[in-house]
Amino acid sequence: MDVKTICLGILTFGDATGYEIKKAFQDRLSLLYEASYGSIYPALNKLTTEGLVSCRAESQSKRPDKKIYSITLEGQLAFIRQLKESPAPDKLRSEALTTLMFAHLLPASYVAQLLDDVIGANEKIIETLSGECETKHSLSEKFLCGFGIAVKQAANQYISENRHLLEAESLLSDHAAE
Amino acid sequence: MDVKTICLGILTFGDATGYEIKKAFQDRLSLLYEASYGSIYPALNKLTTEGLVSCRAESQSKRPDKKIYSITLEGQLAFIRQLKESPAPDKLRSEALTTLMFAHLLPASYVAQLLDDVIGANEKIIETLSGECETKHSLSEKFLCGFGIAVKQAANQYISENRHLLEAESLLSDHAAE
DNA sequence: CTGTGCATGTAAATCGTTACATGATTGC
DNA sequence: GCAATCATGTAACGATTTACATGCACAG
Repeated sequence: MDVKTICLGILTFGDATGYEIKKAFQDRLSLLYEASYGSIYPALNKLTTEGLVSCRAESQSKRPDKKIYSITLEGQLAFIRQLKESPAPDKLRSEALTTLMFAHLLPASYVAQLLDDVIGANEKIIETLSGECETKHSLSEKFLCGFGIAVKQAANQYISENRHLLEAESLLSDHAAE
Repeated sequence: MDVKTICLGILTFGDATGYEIKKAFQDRLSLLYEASYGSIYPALNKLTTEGLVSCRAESQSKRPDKKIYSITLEGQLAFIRQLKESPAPDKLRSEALTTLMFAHLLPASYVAQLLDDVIGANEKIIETLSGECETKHSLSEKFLCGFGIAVKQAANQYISENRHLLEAESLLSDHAAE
């Protein structure tokens, strides 16, 4: 699933400009996906060429023309077709945890600090999501929001209970290179 | 953190061939990172050029020469320097959950099936990791393995308890396009 | 008067996967 | 006899980010 496909999906919620689609990525999908203008605008142009979205321009005084995109019937069909392809397996990318897989090279104090940072960052996300969760109107957004909270809480609990493994790994080796 | 950096890291565990590094990605990091030969071999070549690893060839009868890579002192310093850069935030990429954010376009039976599939896939991962966890020798590997289990278990529990939200979203809308 | 929000886009650079190319050995 | 393991690499392609380019309006 690439940016193009997801833009199409976002347009099933209603017409939007490229700018608004970017916000939708942040509001609805930031837990799973982020996209920059540099990928969204070209994606919308391609979709238009392919006839999967249509575009009407609205002129504004003293602003660039607003281009409002709508998904076409053909676009809806194409999107649903893509939704039904079996999804690729989930992937977690964590530079912090990757770093910690090399705890044997790092001083114990640094490992401890990193772990605290990870826990702190997760807590911040949990807080933010907890606030947002109630403001969400759709059930799927509530689901995703709750999912994020549940997973981050589990992560923090696990880290708190097992961080000694990494801290021990660091202490066991002498990292002369530090 | 790119493949090049992680190859360097893997070599801190001991000398290895490109082939063995690929296995190390699978054995040690598959939860966080995967890499193909198409990225590993060019990475090793670049690292050699940069003097961060050295390479000795071992000729084998009836096989291509084995190229055994070692990290140099300079490489160790460079790697630790990179470990100390503050890590990018974690990212979760889940096509299945992304698909489910569009439950309003899918028939309820399909949503239910997808949820079952996700739970099943997670269970399989939990099982695999549970087996592997004991065979791991290093503490950091045990940590990561346990982390995977904890997070996937939390995910499955959350999904089981809240799947009705997505199933309802699907039922609430009529998806004529199905 | 400064930063944030609105609004669009392009070009280069980065990073990686997939497919191709080759081929012997070992275990079932 | 067939699949998996060992072993290396390149080239084309794909996807996305980053940096650049522009500029007004409004709030604090």
